[in-house]
Amino acid sequence: MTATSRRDKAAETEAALKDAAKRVFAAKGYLNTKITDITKEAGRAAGSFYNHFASKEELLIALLADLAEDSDQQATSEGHLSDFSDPAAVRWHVRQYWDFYRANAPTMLALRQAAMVNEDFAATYANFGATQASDVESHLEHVTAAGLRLPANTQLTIAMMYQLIDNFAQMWLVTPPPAGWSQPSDEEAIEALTRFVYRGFTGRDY
Amino acid sequence: MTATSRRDKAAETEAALKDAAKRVFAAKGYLNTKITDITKEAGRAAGSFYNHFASKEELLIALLADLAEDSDQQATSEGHLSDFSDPAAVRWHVRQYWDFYRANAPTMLALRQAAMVNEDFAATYANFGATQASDVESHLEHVTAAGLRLPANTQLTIAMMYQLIDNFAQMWLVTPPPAGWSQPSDEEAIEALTRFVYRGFTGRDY
DNA sequence: TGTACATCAGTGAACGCGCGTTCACTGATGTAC
DNA sequence: TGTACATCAGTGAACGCGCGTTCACTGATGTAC
Repeated sequence: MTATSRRDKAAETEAALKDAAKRVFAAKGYLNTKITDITKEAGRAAGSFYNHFASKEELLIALLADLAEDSDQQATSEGHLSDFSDPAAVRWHVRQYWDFYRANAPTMLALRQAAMVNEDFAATYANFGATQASDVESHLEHVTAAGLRLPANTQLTIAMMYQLIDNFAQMWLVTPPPAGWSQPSDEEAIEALTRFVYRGFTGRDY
Repeated sequence: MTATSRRDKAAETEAALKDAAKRVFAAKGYLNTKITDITKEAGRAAGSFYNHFASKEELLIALLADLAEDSDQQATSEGHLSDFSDPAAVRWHVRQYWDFYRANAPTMLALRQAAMVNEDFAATYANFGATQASDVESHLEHVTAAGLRLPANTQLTIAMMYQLIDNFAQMWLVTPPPAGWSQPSDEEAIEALTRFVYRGFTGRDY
């Protein structure tokens, strides 16, 4: 449990700071979080922070690097379906994204907030979206190949899908749910998104 | 042009500050804007700001009040269609919202950013969404009455629609468009949203 | 294995920058007579 | 209509708070011999 070597101790503190940061970001948001909120939550002195990160921005970059590893693992995961004329393929992608968001909600919240204020993070966030989009692009060809008509050109179609899924996930998974609204279960949310998106893509009922 | 009475002069300055604020918000965002950015843009001294607003938050509240007047005018506008089994009714609402966003982009941007950091504005923003939603709720009954099946329960269906339209509008109307993406015309955007949403609601092609 | 010195993670009080906010002052408009 | 005083919008330098960041110090781990 307790590390002994210097390296281990430093690594432990760094991990404690990252974990504390995620908790504080989830509780009060990235922009409202002070460095000392993080160190206090982690049970360390204020100065300790700077042994590990040059600033709050650098901490977020480190969190994003961790997240990228997760997302690489997911990308190579089994069962990738690519024919979007099949509802199961849409569902698979929706579930993938939903699970990803659930697993990384605090970091995604932080990225979104940082993107509002900082050009570099705005670019990172846009790039993140573009990466998701490029995977999906080829899957849409199956829709037109099946004689179905997309709601708009590929670019706009993908943009609509992305805005819908990303913000719907954000609404339920990272923000406190609006007063009087009842949080859907994961399955309900995934099913609702799958129906809406599949219908939007194909114009077919399902 | 030049006002003479004290009242007129004060009103002129207040208007100049509001206009300048909108321009600066659009250029660098609400959160990144300093009081002196606004006064400089308006060509007034820093201290002048406090003759009119107690803080940047109060300025935003004033802008939101202006916006509410606009939106009341729109609400009573002609041609309100309410049968969502008809694509024209969906299109009418999409266009309404699109035009509203276009007309008030800087204030909406400011509200969104303020909502990330401030509980009161978060509530205002949520409330704004809920107001939009309640109008639409009754229109969905026509869909089920026509023997069609919504993609999810009414609440989730509305939430999905709202996230899609609101964020898609935000993407194109208030944020600089992502590199390499070409801005759709208003008609393209409205048509794309209408198709996606109508299909999502009804499961029918269109 | 022991001793003496070097290194380094961690500490927290103090520093200082940025920016919101104040306030004494100016000059023009309004009011009283 | 004119004069004397009051009021008020606007000014911008100065103030001070909050918070990011530094740095002299501590005590524990690592290294040399």
